[in-house]
Amino acid sequence: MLGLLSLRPASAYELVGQARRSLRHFWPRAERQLYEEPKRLEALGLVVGHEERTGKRVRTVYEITDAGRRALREWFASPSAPAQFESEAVLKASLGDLTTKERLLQVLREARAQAEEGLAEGRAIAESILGAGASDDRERLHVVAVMYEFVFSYFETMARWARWAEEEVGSWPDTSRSDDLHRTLGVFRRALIRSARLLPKSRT
Amino acid sequence: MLGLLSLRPASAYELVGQARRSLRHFWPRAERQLYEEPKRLEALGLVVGHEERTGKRVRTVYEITDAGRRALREWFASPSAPAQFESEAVLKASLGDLTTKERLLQVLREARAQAEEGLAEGRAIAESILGAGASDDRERLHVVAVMYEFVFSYFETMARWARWAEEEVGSWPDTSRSDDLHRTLGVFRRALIRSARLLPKSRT
DNA sequence: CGTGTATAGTGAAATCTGCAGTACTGCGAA
DNA sequence: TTCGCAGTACTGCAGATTTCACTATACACG
Repeated sequence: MLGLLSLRPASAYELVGQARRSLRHFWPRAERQLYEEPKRLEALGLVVGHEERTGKRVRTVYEITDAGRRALREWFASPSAPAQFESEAVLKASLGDLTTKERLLQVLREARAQAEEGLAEGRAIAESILGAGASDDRERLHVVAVMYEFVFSYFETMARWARWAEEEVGSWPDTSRSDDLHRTLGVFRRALIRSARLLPKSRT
Repeated sequence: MLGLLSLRPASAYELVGQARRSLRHFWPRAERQLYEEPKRLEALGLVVGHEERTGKRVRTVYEITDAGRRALREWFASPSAPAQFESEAVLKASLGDLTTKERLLQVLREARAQAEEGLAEGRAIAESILGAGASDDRERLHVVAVMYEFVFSYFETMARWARWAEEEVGSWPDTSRSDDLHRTLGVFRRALIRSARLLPKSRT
């Protein structure tokens, strides 16, 4: 990724590490792909690699070129692809009436555990940032915070939903019916109210 | 998808339509793939297809088999893959200091517009459900509501974040610094408080 | 009778992922 | 001093998935 190289030159391995640590939650890519990327970018002239060696091991350190910086500027100006989300747990929940109540609850507990893992990771990061008197890249903290806020809210939403869904499913006699239409309709009624708060004008 | 066929038999084309309308937001797949899937499932004996014709056009209607129902039960019992999220807008935001303030705000406005589109779609669905005296599959409404709640909260989170991020970025003199460290650190401080509310015990 | 929209897909190339495997470095223990 | 082992730094390849273009029929409407 040109962006990472724009911050500082790095080897493919380092880029992979950066991507795994920080980009994973909103830009998931297989490591295999990340190793190919710098090669492709070099072929396009957007980065240059020069070999460094430690003993007899060679590693290529890549650096962004002016053409690369131009490409990066163009990328920022071009429209972004719509966000995508994928979750097997939500899929299972949407077909919840095809399994038993106990199994469905199990799925939701698992989803909640995953979300809580994300929250715990986020908390650890916040603690280390608040704890450190002065970190190495404090100058980027304001942008990091914007990104962090998203990731944290995302996990929070998942955890809250899973928790709520566990209660909701728990209130059903079994997965085939809820026995409380008013409660079910409440979801849609509240959605209407919440959408009114967030949507600027009433469009269709 | 076996789940959809378990609700009722359908042709590949109908399955594609169902998936596009309802599963898109949490199970995105290329249409091409959806057309392959029933063939694969038939080869595995999990569904059976029989040809129907309208004039000289043939379409294959698939139906789930007992083996398919067994596979579905196994799927529900097996652990779910962790959820994945991908957003070019959040990626751009995380590298926000590499562009200008104006362009970054543009990215966020776009992201907000996309989220609001999702909310508007959700509102339309809620209206039609609350409006309809009795819909065709009212018996599944309780599970649909659980799934709906997730998707709606997801778009709400995106919209709120984008809105907040616009304000945050707006408060910076330019993308290189924030001039208000206290405000930036507030993000992490609040995260600590929010995580305490959602995480059960304090684990590392 | 023509035209546009919805139906119902297929073919082929390009891209991406998962997984296993290679080979070197640095470190601690024996 | 040397052995083993964890970590570093990737590559090869098969199979899965996506993208994009393309075909062809049905049906409603004017």
